[in-house]
Amino acid sequence: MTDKSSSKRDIILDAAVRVFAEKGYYSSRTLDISTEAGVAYGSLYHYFSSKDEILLSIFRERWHVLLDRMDQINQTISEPGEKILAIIDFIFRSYQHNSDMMKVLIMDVPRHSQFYSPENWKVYNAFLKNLADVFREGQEQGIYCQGISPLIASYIIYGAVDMTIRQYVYNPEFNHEDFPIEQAKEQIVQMLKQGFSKREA
Amino acid sequence: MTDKSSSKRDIILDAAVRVFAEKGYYSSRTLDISTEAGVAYGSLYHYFSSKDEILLSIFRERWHVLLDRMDQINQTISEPGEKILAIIDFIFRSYQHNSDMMKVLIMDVPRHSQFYSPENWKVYNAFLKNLADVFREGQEQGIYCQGISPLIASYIIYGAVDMTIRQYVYNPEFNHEDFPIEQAKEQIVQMLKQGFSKREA
Amino acid sequence: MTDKSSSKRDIILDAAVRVFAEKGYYSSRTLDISTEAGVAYGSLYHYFSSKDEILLSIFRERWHVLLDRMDQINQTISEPGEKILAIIDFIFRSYQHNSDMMKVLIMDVPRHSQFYSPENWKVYNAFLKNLADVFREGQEQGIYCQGISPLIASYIIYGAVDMTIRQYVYNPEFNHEDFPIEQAKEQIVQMLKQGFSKREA
Amino acid sequence: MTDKSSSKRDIILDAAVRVFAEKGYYSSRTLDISTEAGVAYGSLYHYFSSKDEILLSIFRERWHVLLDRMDQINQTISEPGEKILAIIDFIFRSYQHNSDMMKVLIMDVPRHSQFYSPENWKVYNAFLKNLADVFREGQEQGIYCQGISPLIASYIIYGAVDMTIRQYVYNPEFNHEDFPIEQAKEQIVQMLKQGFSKREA
DNA sequence: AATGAATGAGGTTTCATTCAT
DNA sequence: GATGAATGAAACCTCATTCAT
Repeated sequence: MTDKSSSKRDIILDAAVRVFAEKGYYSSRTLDISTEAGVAYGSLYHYFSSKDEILLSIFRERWHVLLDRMDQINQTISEPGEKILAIIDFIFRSYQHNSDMMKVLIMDVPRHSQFYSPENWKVYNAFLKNLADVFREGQEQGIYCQGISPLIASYIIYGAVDMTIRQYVYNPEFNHEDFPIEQAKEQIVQMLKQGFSKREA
Repeated sequence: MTDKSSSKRDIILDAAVRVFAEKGYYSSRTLDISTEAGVAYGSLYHYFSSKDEILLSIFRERWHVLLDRMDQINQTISEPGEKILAIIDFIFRSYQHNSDMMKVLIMDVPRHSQFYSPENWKVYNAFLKNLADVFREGQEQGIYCQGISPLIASYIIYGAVDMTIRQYVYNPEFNHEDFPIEQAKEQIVQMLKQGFSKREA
Repeated sequence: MTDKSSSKRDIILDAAVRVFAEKGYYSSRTLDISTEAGVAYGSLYHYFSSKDEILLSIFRERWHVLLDRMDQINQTISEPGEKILAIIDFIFRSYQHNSDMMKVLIMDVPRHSQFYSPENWKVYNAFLKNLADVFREGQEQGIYCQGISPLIASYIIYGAVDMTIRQYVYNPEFNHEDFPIEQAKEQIVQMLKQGFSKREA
Repeated sequence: MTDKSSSKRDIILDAAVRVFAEKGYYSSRTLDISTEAGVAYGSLYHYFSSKDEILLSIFRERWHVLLDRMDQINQTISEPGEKILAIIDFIFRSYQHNSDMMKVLIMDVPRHSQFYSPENWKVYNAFLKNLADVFREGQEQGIYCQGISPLIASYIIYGAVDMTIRQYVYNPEFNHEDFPIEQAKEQIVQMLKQGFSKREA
């Protein structure tokens, strides 16, 4: 019974992700979500108290998946450069496999007023904090240059990756065949490696 | 279009920017805009055909200001490295002086379904194209390495800058006194310079 | 209908009385009733066909308790004045011991549209009819004055008592310590006695 | 303009009184009210913030009419017995001419949870207070007996009148032709007069 | 041009009731 | 009998837009 009902909750959440990704949170109707999920109108309100709550649940529950996999990377890989590579790889793969989810997490969640609670920001920032920690590790090991704050480094890394993927996802002028996303990833990794490396005296 | 009416139109547009920046497009009421502008309820419809039209007008008319100033930079400065520096400087200053406008252009405009017309994307992308062109110039002059596509380079530059500023604007955990934005800018510029520079054999 | 099930039915009915008394019929949820009764959500529909049916059952089954005890008074006491005294006493005690029930019977039942069937009114009025009959008895015995219709007399008696108790139950300005309800009852009884007594020629 | 718009507000309020009187507050739809008033659905929300607010406005604005006319009686008539007679007369006439309003004020307003604020009770009780004051006056002039508290006297008077009228208004068994309401009023007045009069030593 | 009262389609949410387990 | 997840009709309310003044 628990198994079944918990899966229904997930069905609704997954449907909401697809609907929000397509039309945006505010243009999505609760009816659209229930139809997409294949459940009755009122069932949404068995599992969530409101439409707002659905969006915030997506953030809270799905974002943790990202964090958990970052922990895994941290424990499996030791070399900082390799870690950053793995993280970038992971972000790219997340977008490729869950582009709807990423659209929602990037475009809808941060635009929602109820999102701005200290707890949410803490969770939201944990990702960047993690990235900064890996960079600091690299600095301590003498791999990365000292002149850059780990916080700013994390912004550069994530900003570069995020912007690139956003263009792939949203920009209709982008030709995916002429310029495969794998190639973009390689170029970004190379550039970051050189940009962060310790400068010669 | 007399002087008086065009200024009233701008008053409304500026008010809309402030309101959209604070609450987001969908949570903003037309009443909020007219109140903020200090004009009557129905006056909005003398100057704009709909609420959508207000948002699109903001994009069309204000985005061009950005493009115009980029043209200016292009004509005044010749050295590609200096140009990129000036552009980054300009983006940072734009955020600092017009953070409301930037919030709207970044968060609200791209989330609006009517925005996605080919013409709009063309205008939207002109900014990045310009950045890419400057990078290509640098490559041709042998300043920047060949291994990176100008397009990707523009994403890296803009992504890094955008992400950083977004944290400054939205992140409540950010301490502006401990970490002044000017310092962030310096570090980004240094990193990009090194990351893009021609590699030694 | 086993003993167990009939007791569960009563548990639900008693819970409904408490819930209706507190929030009123329309503001009460069936969930509130099942929670208050400590039974499962759907169990209500094993015993009652609808929420309406619960309210009408309260009326039908609990109102008869009042009527039965009035019959008892009629059979035990013979003097009309004593009877009226006993009835007033009984109404006051009913409120004091079952104020929730009385609230429901006075405020919710008569406001419910389905209540207005001839049968229900007949039952509802039986109480007043009884009171009128006792008064008529007193008139026939020469105790009460002829100028008042027994029907009107019953309204005066019940109206005075009902109004007083309602103030005690609902009026927050009422100070129960300065003015004990027993004293109110005494004064009403005295007044009614004198008001109804046969006038001297 | 003011005249017109203020009358529209009253049109809505009067329509709401009729609708609430017929179906009760909770069974009345806001659509019923706008239809009855002959205005557009949304116009209700120009003048009132919610359905609740409509009910409370009826109470606040219409109840004062009652209080004002009681003041008038107080100023025009000096003899306490005459005053009580006039008040009873006035209550009876209020019911006869505004029975819808009285239904709402008696049945719907006090059953509404938001009604129970101290300010509302104060206004609600002012009517009874006035009645009690007249009775006290009569006691001081030696017309009424000392043994009854003015408060209780007001409950008896109002309770008797209210109960009687309620039967006339709601009770379908009541035959208005056999028993005209004027006659009921006469009997009540006579009974109260004798019941309250000073007792002979 | 300017106003703001008026409109009503369409949104989110509630909640009595059903029914498979 | 007992359960509570599931249902969906219908409620209240919002708010972009219109239009008479």
